[in-house]
Amino acid sequence: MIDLEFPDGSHRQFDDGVTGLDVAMDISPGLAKQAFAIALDDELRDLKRVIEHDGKIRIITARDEEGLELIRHDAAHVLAEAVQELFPGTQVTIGPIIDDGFYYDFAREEHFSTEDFATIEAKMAEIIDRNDPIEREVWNRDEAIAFFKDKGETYKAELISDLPVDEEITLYRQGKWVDLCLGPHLPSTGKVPKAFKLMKLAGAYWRGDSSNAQLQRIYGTAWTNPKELRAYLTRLEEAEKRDHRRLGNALELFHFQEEAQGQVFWHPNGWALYRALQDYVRRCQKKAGYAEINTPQLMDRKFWEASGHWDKYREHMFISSIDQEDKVLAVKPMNCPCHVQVFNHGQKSYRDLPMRLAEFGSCHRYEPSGALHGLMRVRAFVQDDAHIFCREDQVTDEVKAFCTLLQSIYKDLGFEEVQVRFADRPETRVGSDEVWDKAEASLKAAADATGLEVVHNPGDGAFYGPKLDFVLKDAIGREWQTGTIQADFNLPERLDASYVAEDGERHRPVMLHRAILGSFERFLGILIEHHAGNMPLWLSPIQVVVTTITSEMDDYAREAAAILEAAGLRVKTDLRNEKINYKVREHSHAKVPVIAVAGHREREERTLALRFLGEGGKHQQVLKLDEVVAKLTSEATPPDMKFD
RNA sequence: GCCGCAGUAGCUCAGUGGUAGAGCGCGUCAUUGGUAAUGACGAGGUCGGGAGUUCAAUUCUCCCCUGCGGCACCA
Repeated sequence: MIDLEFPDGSHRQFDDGVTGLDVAMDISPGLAKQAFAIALDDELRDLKRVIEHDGKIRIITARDEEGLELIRHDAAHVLAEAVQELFPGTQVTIGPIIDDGFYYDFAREEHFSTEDFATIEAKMAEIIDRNDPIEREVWNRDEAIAFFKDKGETYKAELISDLPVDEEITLYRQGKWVDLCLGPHLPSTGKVPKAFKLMKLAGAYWRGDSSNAQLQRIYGTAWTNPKELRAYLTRLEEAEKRDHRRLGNALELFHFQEEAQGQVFWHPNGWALYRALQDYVRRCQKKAGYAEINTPQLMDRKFWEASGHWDKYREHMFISSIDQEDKVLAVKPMNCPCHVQVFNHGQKSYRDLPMRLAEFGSCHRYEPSGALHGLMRVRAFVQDDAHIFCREDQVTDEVKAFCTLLQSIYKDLGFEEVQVRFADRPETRVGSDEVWDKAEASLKAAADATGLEVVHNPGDGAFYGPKLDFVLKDAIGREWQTGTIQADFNLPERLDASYVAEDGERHRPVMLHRAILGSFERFLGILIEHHAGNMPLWLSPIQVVVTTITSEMDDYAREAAAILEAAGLRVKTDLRNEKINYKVREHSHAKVPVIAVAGHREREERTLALRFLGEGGKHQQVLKLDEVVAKLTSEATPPDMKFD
């Protein structure tokens, strides 16, 4: 007898040889029809597989998260079968599920084209209509290898050879098509809902290694019903609407052009936004005890050799020279070695520590062309970089203070959900275990003290020290790694940084590398997408547009705008001979937070009619000029300058 | 860097082996109109660059550049 416990806690007994399907049938034929698979003690199993032992059972249907995963996994198999039927000679490799869908990697001489998608989708629908039962088979290892080799499926044969010796080799058969797979699967191909779509075609390296052959990857999405598929496609469109590249163009923030690949031309609006963010960070860092510095762009090659960067990153560095001199200079790809120079200049005492040196450091890196992506990945960027030189026993306090600063900045910028990733010692590293113990403990303690979710990243630290990475979640749930703090025991040694301690001897300081935004360019990209271009008033490039009903109020509008501008607001006037509807529409599209309208009445009463973005005309407020100044300057005050 | 796709007016895009179109924007004129598009007229393009096929190329072929989607990379 087999004793099974159901999710509601009830138990039922079944005869030996019972399958998941029998159990579902025993509950109700309707459930048996809907059932995809079972979870036995949380292990997913095929419906038709015999249940050999007691345990907790759940019947998986399309309603379960696992059910959706089964659909996607089967959709991948159906895709592979369709492709092999349509394009004989194509080899299958792997086809896992991913967020929102699945992909399958194929090896084929000729290239697929997105034009093939319609044909493949039609064939997939045909396979679903065939409703072939999907059968699990356990194979002998060598026979399985021989089987796939015989079929010319060398990738599959390689996969089997690499499986652990004691691993059970399972094949899944649907109609005439067979694939190596761990399973489980739906009972038949007809269970795959016709709510799938092939999305894109891409190259992908075999086993993710660029020295291996490149395969052709077909991405697809699959859902439990067409309504969910449509909802997903709509979600993609919404995400596209907040794409910072589209908004950057529409809101006249910045542009790119081919003569300066991966470098940003910031326009007046974009630069106002950039400056508002930078001024804010500058004030926050000053308050947190950082001293701002600035260091050279070009440094002699020998310098980078000493720092170790020449060896490791030479290919990603821009090199410069001048006809009159023999020297080779490199454009700095990072600021840390320069900061050590500032620290090294003149003798430092333990009394000078901790020394926090901050720089909005302009860096250049030769990123691979395929990696460039709008503001998110550029070749010239500015980091909100700083290095803290301190004693070992100061690390804990410094890391804690940094975490506090970072949290308050993220909060001010509208990011509430933040995660910390703690990366500890990798296998190859510098520094003694004793020092690593201390550094790791400091970072871990500081991470825990933040109250944020902490994820452990074992072995992912830099060779020179452990680190904390900060990941924030944006308005549509995407995660972005932005901030970081890293302990470094290596660079102070390489560049011979030292201070005189109380004992009168020279000691090495610990160096903490840290950034909160990472790069202004990338962070602004994230910020623009997070707010969908509707920047909070204090960051908005143009905060107020003063506009008129008719040209009779032009003088009054100019005067009002001058008063607002004098109060520190970013103001524009719009005195064009256009209807108010037209002007309101245009500035609303430009996402200007406040439109101040002046008509006859306003001019007579020395008021402005304020219209706020997103609120329509409903909540307009007519206020006296001094009230407008008071209200808007108060609302536009950067969060760090509010003292209430 | 690798694979696929794309590049036509300032922007978004349509189109064709016989040297090009729309909407918005821009300019001129009229209109002075209370909260998401006033009307009329007009200007504007070596169809990404180079080579080839052809009587003829924006269209077909090849190479290059740039962009887009992935992969690899990201101190």
